[in-house]
Amino acid sequence: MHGESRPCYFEGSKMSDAPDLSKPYDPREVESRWYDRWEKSGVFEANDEDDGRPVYVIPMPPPNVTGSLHMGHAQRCTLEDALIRYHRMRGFSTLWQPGIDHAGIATQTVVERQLLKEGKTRHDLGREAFVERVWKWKNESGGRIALQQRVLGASPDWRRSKFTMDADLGRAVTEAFVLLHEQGLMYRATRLINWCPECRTALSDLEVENEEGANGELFEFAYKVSGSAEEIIVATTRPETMLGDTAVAVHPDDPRYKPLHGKKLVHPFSDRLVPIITDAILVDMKFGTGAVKVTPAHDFNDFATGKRHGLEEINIFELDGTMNDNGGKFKGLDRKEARRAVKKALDEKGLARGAKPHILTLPRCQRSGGVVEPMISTQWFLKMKDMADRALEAVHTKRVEVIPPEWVKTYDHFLENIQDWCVSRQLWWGHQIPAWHGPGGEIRVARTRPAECGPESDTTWTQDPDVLDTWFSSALWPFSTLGWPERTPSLKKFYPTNPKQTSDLETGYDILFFWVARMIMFGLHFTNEVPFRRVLLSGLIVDETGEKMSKVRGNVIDPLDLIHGASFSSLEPDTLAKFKKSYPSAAQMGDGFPAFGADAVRFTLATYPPSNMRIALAPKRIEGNKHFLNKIWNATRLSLELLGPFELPAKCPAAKDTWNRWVLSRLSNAARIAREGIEAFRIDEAANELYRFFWYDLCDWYLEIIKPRLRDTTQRDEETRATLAWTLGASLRLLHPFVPFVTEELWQKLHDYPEKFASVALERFPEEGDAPRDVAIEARVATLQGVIVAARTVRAEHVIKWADKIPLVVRGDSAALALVRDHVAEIELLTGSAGTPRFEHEGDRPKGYTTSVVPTASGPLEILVGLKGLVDPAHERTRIERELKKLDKDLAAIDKKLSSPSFTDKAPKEVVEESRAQRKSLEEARARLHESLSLVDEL
RNA sequence: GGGCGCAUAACUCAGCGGUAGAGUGCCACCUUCACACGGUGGAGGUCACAGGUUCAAAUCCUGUUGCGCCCACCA
Repeated sequence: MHGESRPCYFEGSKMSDAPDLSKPYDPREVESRWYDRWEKSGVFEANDEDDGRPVYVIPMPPPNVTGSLHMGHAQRCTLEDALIRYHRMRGFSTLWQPGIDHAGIATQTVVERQLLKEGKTRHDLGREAFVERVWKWKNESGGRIALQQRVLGASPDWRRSKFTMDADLGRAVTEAFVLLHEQGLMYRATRLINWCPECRTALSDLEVENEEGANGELFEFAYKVSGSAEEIIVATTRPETMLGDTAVAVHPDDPRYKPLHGKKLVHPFSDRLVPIITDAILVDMKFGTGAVKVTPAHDFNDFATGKRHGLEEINIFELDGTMNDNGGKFKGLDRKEARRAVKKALDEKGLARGAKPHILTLPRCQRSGGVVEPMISTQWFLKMKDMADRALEAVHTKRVEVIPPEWVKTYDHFLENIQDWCVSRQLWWGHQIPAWHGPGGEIRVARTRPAECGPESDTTWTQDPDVLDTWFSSALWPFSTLGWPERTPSLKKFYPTNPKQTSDLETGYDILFFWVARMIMFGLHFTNEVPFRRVLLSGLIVDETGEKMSKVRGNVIDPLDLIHGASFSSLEPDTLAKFKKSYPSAAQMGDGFPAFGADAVRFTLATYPPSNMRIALAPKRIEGNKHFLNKIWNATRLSLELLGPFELPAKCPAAKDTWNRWVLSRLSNAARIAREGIEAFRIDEAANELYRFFWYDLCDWYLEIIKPRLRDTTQRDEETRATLAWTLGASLRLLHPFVPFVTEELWQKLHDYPEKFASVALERFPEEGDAPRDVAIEARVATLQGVIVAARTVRAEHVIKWADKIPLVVRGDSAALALVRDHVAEIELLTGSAGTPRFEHEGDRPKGYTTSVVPTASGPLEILVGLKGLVDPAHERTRIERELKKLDKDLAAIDKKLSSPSFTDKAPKEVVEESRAQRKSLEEARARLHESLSLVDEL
């Protein structure tokens, strides 16, 4: 066994603990070995040499399962590095929902949830204590994140960035805000905004999620017309808001209400009179009673109506969602209690007119899940129109390429309908707004506390207590992390202001609006340049049945469990039941699943095409890919054994032998497909081709063929040894981006690094031209393979044991025979023929032989296998009849096609010719089968 | 209501104008000295439905049905 560890150095120390290749592949052992070495050796370090090559900027992947991540640093590297890092990271960013942690919003949410469990809110703690607690949690959680990073092999950059509010980022945020204000784009206004009473903050439109299909009721009640017995009945899903009603609207053309136009209604709980207004925009005559109550302060449509008619806006809620003074006797009740109480009170006054069930959509806060309340509030807004137009143009002119392009329409739709962005948040964790409020209500926006505000101790001037939406700072990320607003060398070098430079962004489509679009807008606005040139939007991971992962549903699968293995026995019975329902293939795996390893998980994710919006994670598929890694492991083990002591060739060896030329040609083809796939962001195509090449070309054919050659002790086949070494090395280099750990482990066995540690990650990624492509050889080998498969099929069909050798005859004209004649040895080896196969042009049919036909470019080859004494004649008859039936079907189809004059006249000549040739070979095959049918009797 | 996407073998998914593909699962045989996480074969699909374009359609167009997502929303 090739057990001794080859000399390999790392930072001056020998790798004496290198594993023995004679052991079976164990992902846990392999993967625990490499991470630290990569880090210490500088594989992750940015390539800062300015050698004119394009620079790729790759964002840090989200590191953990809590939803929080840190994005303080970008990866900067050359193309070669980028290819590798891209893949190393892809497993991440598709597994975890990306979120931005510039201001630590996710962390803040975690802490708020902790407080909730203690029966408190952040307001009970106070601003200072709360912020301190968030710090504490962040620092504590660091350790856990670190572990997960190590296992997955992502960049360690995050460790260098402290979990602190970065001063430079703070400066960039302030600068951006002030600039926008100076340019008149950032303004303060009082508007109806989305308010989350639970978080007690304003939200942007994007942070509101709609819950569909909520059960509610449509409640009807009457307003009495002032000074008359008449009434108008209105319907509402939110009766409590009637306390803020300042009008009832009807359609101007509605005949039912024409007599009432201009009259006033009596508000049952207040002494104000409510006018009847006519409004064709708000009112749909056909819906309900055709009359609508108008609450301008708590509904977006009503707000707009109020503006049109100059109605009073009466706010009835406190910031925590309870009734304020305007609620009159209902003051202090929360929204639900108030609803009940108002309904009851209306009923007591004889105004209730019944209720019916109604399905409605509830707007909910993305963070807390609380029902969002439209509230009138003074906030900071950012004008979006012009920025959006530029961002649209950038994508349309391909300055930014969106991949897959299907997303462009979604992007367009968002930007074309964009509303001004409410950027202020009444939270305590984040970048505070650089505005100062004076005693007389004056407001100063400035980079630092303005002189006219007086000293810090002057409490009449205070800084705006609000912080910015976390996505505001995130939008600055591409350049704020490079030192902007300073014109730093990093910014100059890495930010793609130079058209020669290229940057890619890879992320999930769920933050296309939140983050990607805003980075493009801010990039163009502040730097006049796009922040990256290509955006790859990958799908989201969902469970095996296609459902979104959710804790409630119990279908969340922790990628670390997939990597390390997990046991079902540790789960509660109903948790397990839910899990098995969501992952049918895992349910069949017995008492859990084994450790698949990070490589297998990563490779599996790489095989899903980016156009897949949803990636249904099937553990079985991961298992299959782990088998592939095992295959790589064992193939390398075999190769090392066959090679003995050897030197890895520095370049592709020149080969004469058919099989050597063939495998190099296939390698060249695989390298081409892999490169093309990666460059076009079709990682799946690259990964699948490498899987196919390694297993089917290299293992199933090439290794089988060369085994006896290299084991032959009478002669040393240097050409084949060099070809094997080269091909294996190139395969590992090709595979490394997809399966970094196992390839690194094996590469170190192939290659001695005499002085300092180096990694396969630093080796060149193979190209098509590294090895010669030889299409003619590939065709010849295809013929050989056809012959071998035909003989093997006969074997398998007749259940002939391997130990029983089969007499073999190959017939054909001289051209076709010439192809295979030189490869008797391989045919004998792989078919288990009895002695050397016989080759002949024509001749008497040997008794008891069965026939199959292999079509080749130079005419058909007939493969005759002697079955006498080896098989049951009845069995043989069934087989032939089955094949005939299939042939007849194919023949009928092609005859139908060829007999149609429209086909022969109109189809391209080559296509017609091809069909004719097909027909011919089918006919021949049929004739031979008929022949062997008669041979059955001879058995 | 507007937009986008998906419906292909038992399952998870490729293919996207020229005779249906992969992995897993299934069946048969093989413990042949890299690997049973293996080998050799095999079975299995009128490519959701209905029209249309074309010599030719899983592939292009129209419509229908079912599912998913996004945006906007009905008082």
